Order: sequence, then structure tokens, then C-alpha cells
Amino acid sequence: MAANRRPTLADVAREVGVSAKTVSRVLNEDGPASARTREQVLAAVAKLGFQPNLMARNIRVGGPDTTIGLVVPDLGNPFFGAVAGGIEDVVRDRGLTLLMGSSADEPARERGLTDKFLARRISILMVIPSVGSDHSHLRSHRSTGLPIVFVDRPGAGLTTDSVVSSNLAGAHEGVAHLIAHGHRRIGFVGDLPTNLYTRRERLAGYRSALAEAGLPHDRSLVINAHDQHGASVCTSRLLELASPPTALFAGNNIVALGMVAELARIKRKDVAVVAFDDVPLAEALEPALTVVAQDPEEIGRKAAETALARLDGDRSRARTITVPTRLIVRGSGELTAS
Amino acid sequence: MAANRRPTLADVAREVGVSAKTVSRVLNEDGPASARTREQVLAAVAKLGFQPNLMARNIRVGGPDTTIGLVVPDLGNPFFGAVAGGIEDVVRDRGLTLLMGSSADEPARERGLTDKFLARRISILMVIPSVGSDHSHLRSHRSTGLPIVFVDRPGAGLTTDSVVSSNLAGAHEGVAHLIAHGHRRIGFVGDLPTNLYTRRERLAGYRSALAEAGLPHDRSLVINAHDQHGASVCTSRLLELASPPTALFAGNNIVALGMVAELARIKRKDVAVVAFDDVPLAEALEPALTVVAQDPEEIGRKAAETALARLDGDRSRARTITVPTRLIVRGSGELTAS
DNA sequence: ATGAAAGCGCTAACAC
DNA sequence: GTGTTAGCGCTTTCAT
Repeated sequence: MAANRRPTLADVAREVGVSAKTVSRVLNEDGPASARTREQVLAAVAKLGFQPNLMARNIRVGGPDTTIGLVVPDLGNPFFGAVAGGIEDVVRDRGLTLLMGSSADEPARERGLTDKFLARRISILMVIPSVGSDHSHLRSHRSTGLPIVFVDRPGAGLTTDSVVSSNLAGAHEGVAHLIAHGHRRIGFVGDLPTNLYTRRERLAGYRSALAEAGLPHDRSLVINAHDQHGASVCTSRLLELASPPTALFAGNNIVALGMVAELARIKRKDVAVVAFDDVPLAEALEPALTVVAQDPEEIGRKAAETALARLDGDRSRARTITVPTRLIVRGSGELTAS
Repeated sequence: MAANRRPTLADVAREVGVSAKTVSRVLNEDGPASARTREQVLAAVAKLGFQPNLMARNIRVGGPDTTIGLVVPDLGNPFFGAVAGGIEDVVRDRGLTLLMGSSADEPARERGLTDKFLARRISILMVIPSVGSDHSHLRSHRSTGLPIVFVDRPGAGLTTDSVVSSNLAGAHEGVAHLIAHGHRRIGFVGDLPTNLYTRRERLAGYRSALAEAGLPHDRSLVINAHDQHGASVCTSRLLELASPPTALFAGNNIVALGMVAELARIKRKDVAVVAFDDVPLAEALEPALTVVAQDPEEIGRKAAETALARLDGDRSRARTITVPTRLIVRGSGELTAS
């Protein structure tokens, strides 16, 4: 009972008293088959509980496997979960299945995952690149016709399609919102590492908004954190400056959580806040949190659509698709500067 | 340039002037190989950009594929993302990769995914069962030695391992907390459909806490919602009753979001609340949200450990592992009844 | 309408 | 230390 072999095509054929090829024909609705044969085969399949071995099929047919490899930094981060959901929505109809792994933003783990995926002959590769990753090794795969899409951040060493949020414009809009309410000293708490693409773009948006308003750029107001707790520490540190900011901009969802938690802890409702990326319960906070919302599902969908187009023969040059962000005004950004 | 064939073992062998088996030996560190041969082979592998075809290998070796199939209801729900992360943490060292798909809680989609996974000859199957699914068709696979684990909810029609939260005890503890603060009319907003395992268990916990305190069970105080908005509607409906509850219990994280959002919207800070499942920013709310926290990563880890033990030959009878919940008191449950 | 033989890319089993 | 043969489970090609 323990380790029974699974039945094969040959087993089914033997059961019916027919050749393997005939069974194959019935199951794939390939060539012709008499009604009687078809019935018998189907009956035997059901009886034996036969399920075709997809790997064996793929190997013979030679085409890629019907999977799509996706590398994310962290499976637990809802942002990436939403991206994955968007991808799945689009590829489901094509019969593609998601192969997923998390890189912890470490290039070595990212490389290990992509190598494994490639060894499986995936149909599409999608990567949210880790900081410091180099992707030139993927060139030979691209030239084999494998669609590769970088998601959320651009890759390095390989020219291919990518899908990102309007990070710079979104941050600009959020900071401009604060400036419009009279703030002149605005703190920025960003991601780590500091050369992370999204952090650089959003910081650039922060700076451009300041420049547009003719405000000076004070480096002491820019600080970075790796996790939620770090963001809390950064927040209190900024507020303890000799000349503290009257408003804060959070560079991502995790930072936003830490920042809001810290402001609640020290009961500071007078500090204006705008966060990049929406968070649950933003409306229930006091004041309700104003955010620059991303659309992770849409990012996933666009990435999937692009990759499928490539699979269908689209040979146009690599594009970068920008998914717009949206300022959702809820109150926390409208506190006026003292 | 477009659809170049990927190099095979034979290509590498030809390049070096050696047999395919020798290349295989070098790459898998199987049998012996002279230092010189090894070098030449490695050089050729690098030159041609050869990557072994894992599917071909698997088919020959006959063992299962080094993947683990995971069906979740919704990729975007952070609870399931955290479960997936816990699983990955445990199986990574064994070289197993996650194959994931979302069922939308529809039995047909769940079945489609498991069938696809099984056709790929996965090493382990993990399912968060949809309401109404039947799993008796998996019996033949179990008897082939495939470890199957139900996660978060028990499956139907198949006796196998499962890992769940202490739903009943957790809900009991949360409701008892409210009772201890003088509440006698406590509303319960649960999941839909009403026969969902987690809802039934948590409702049972709610009832047992009432019974323990000698409180009557008023059916009009129990109501259900499918999504966040529905939970908001349920919340206001409960509060509009002729004899409204003074405290509310939220049956899951999504319901909690809707409930808290609604209470904030109508500015009711006098209603005590305890939620099942933690939510981000619970500490930053006013009052801070008291929750019965689950540990999704631990659920994932336990499920993975159980499955790996089965893979390693554990033939003991099927177990149900219960991962404890933890009451986190933050304030919202301590409002005393008027 | 069906079957036989060959072969996809790889490795097990046996040579030498 | 290395090569040969056979064969995993399936499909292609060509017969019949």
C-alpha cells in the first residue's frame, strides 16, 4: 500500500488492450478514435486513477513548461502577494501556474531561485530584483525566446521589459500636498539600503517637490529604516531635532506602519503625514492617513500581459511600463504648519 | 537569435569529446572523474551556458518533482502570504520550491489546481480547503506515499494531517475578556459562508464563553459578512438594534478591518471590540485594538515539518496540530459596559 | 482508426 | 576513470 507506482499510459493501454498511442490520442483529442475505444479508455483511466505525467509530456514535446517563475523579496509582504494575485488573474486562462520563491532581497538567493526556475524550463520569468543583483547571465535565456520581466524595480545588466509604479511623480505629489498646507520642513523616512531603486526615485520626487516650491533641501531631514521598528526610531529621532519637521513623508508601507505607530505612541497628532503605499485601516486612524497609493494588482497584471505578448511573438523593443499612483487625501496631510 | 535550442548534456559531451554519462557524473558529483575531465566539462558547461533539464532528470530518476504544491484561497490576503513564508522557510534547505495558486474558495478551482499539481508529480500537497470541497479523490495519491496536509481548515473525505489555529479556545478567551469587563450583550460578526470551519469554531468559542458566564445566547447578535464592506454594514446594523450590544467580536481579520473602519466612521469609541487575527496598526488605533492573534508563519512551519517527516518515512497515524492563539490586550476590550 | 518504432534529455546498470 | 546500452513516460513519425 505504501509506495505504489502511479499508473502510466502503458498501464491504461494494457488494461484496455490497445496501444499507448491510442490512449494518448484519446486524452489529447489528437487524431481520430472510435467512440467505443474512447469510452473504454476513459473508463480505464478513471478506474486506474491515471493522471498523465506532465514532465514526461513536456520533455517529449520540447516546449517550455507551463509555469511562470516569480521571485519576490518576501512572501509575507502583502504588496508582493497582491502583485502575484494580479499576475495569476491574467495567466490563469492560459493554463500557466505560478512557481514562487522569496529572495529576502539577497542576490545569491535570487540567483538560486532563478537558476532552479530555469532548470524547470519555465515559460516566463518575473523577478523583483534584489539590490545588487546582476542579471547579465539571463541574456542567453532571453535569446532563446524566454520572456523576462522585472517587476517593481528595474534589473541590472539586461535590457528587458519592466513594470514599475510612478514612484517619482507619486512622491512629488504627496510632498507637494504637504507643502500646499504650509509645511516647509518635511522629514523623509525611506527604505534601506539607500540605493534601493524605489527609495531613490521617491527621494527624488521629494526633492523635486521641495525644489519646485523653492524650499531648501536639508539633509538632516532624510533618514532611513529597514523595518517597522527602525521606522519608529527614525520618526522619534526626526522629531527630536533642534529644528524638527512639521510634516513627515513615509517612503513605503512598512515605514508608514512604524511611523504611524510611533506618532500614536507619543501622542503627536500635530505632525502632518503622507505615506507612500496604502495601508489597511488608514481611514480609521486619527487623523486618517493620507497616502500615495500604488496598485500592486495592476502592476502584476501589466507584467503578465507584457510577458504573454512576448510569448505570442511580440518582438518590439523592451518597454518600461509605469503604473500610476494615486494620492488619496484622508486628512493627515492637511494639518497646517504651526 | 530568436528560438535557439538550449544546449543539452550531449552538446556538452560533444564539445569536450567525452560521453554524456561522464558529463552527468561531473555535474552530479556521482562516480569518479579525473581532475582534467572535470575542468574541461565545467569549462564547456560555462561556455555553452548549459543548464540541466530538471524535468528530464526527474523523469529518469522516477522520484517526485522537488516542488510542493500549495493552494490558498487568495494570494493577496496577508494571512496566507505569511503561511506560505513559513512553509518556504522550512522546505528551502531541502531544495523544494513552491508551486502556488489561488482557489478563490471555489471547489472547482481548487480541484483544477490540485490536479495540475499532481500531474507535475509534486513531492508534497498542501491545501487550504475551500468550503464544499471533497478530497476523497486524493486517496489514491496518499496511498502512493504523497504527503498531504490541510492547512488552516480540515479537509473533507480524506484522513490526513492538518494544522489549524486554536480557533475555539482563542475566541473563547477573547469573548471572556469582554465579559470580564462587564459586557453582557456581545455582538459577533463572522465569516461567510456560515459553514466555514473557522467561523463555526470561533462561534462555538463565543458561545462557550457566554455559557460559562451564564449569559444568554441571543441569536440576533450573531451576523455574518463576506468582505470588509459587508462587515461595516453588519457593524452598524448591530448597533442599531433596539437593545444593541455594548461590545463586538470580529471573527477574522477582514471583518476586523470593516468593523473598526465603521466604528471610526460613526465615531463610536464607547463600543468595546476584540478581533480574531491581528491587523497592522492595531496599536495606533484609538482605542488600540485588542486581538486574538494567530501565528500564520508558525502554521506554515508546522505544516511543512509534518509533511517533511512523512516524506522521511513517518507512517504514524494522521494528526491534527493546533497552533495556539494569543490574546493581545491593547485597550479596546477594556471599555466597561455602561 | 490504430499500431510500431524512434527519440525527447537524462541517468541506472553494467561493462571495460 | 570512462563508455555503452537501455529505458523513464510520453509523443512524433510513419506504417498499416
